[in-house]
Amino acid sequence: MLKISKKADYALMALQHIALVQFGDVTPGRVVNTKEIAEEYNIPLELLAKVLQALSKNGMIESHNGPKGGYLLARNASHITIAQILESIEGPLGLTDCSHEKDGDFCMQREHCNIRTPLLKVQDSIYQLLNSMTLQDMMGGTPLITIQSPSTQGVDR
Amino acid sequence: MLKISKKADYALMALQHIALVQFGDVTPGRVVNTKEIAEEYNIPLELLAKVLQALSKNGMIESHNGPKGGYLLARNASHITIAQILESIEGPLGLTDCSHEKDGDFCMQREHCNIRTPLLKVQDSIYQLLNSMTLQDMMGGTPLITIQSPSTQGVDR
DNA sequence: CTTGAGTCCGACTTATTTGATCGGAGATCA
DNA sequence: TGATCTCCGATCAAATAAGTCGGACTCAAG
Repeated sequence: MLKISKKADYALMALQHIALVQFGDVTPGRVVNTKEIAEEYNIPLELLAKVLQALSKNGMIESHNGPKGGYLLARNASHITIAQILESIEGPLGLTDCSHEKDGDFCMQREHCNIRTPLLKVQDSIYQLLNSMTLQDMMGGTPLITIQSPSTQGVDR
Repeated sequence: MLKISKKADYALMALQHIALVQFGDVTPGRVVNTKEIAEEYNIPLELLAKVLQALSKNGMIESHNGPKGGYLLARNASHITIAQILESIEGPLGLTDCSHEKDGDFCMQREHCNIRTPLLKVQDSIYQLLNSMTLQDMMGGTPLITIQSPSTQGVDR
């Protein structure tokens, strides 16, 4: 239960990858294109493209068009929270359908519903949790490309 | 995002209702049948039946067959957690598909996946949150028996 | 200034999950 | 014994998610 979608999964992977390339190792501020990420993680190219578009539209990354184009983090990794990323892809957090209902529309159960209020509390707690964790926190201790000698820069494998 | 299913919703409502009838007001230890709950909250009868069956199978409630039959909480409301209820309906908590993977099966992204570990931490935090909240907590504001001394064990009202 | 590599974007198809329904078997009390 | 109720498996329909396709726009190199 409470599973996040594959798209959200891909978003997290892609952002983490971009962050690593941008801040993690020697290659300085290099842009990352869709194809590179798709191949690295075995993600369907077209689907990943859509995910990255959504992230761009929501201000998580910046896109640069044309040849040698690609994506860049819109701001520092420590200022991008998990909550922001997930909401960019899956829409606002909401345990139940009635989470964001205005006073106008009711669910069929609303009149006798006693679980709405406590569930909203739970939801709020989860949100705070997701919003306190940043992209930076997800880069800790991962031995990815790790040390790459400066002489081999630009040569990715 | 992170929405729980309608069935889980119904489960929470139904359990809360049963708990109220059993502990909350004057009618003492009365059993509650499916129809009563379905009508009270406008839930499709057959669907609610399935939900209650699942709850029964998972030890949340006890079923009593035949005429004048119905459901009863299997134990005190303070010993039934939200996590237990949700897992009875929706299966084990898992943000990603790979949450419960054994070492044998890999997802396509596993080899380069750097987000698994941090996500598992988040997942664990959410679980603790859901597991620390009980059915009793969801009855807040409703005057119920509250304190039950250990000496009255076995006598559930 | 043309061309090709690359992003961008929306519509579309397919697969999976969820919501809801139906029919009958077994249990219990009057 | 009969009426009522839970129990349980199978099935259908609707909603959502995953993945695909085709074309328009943008930029840098030749």
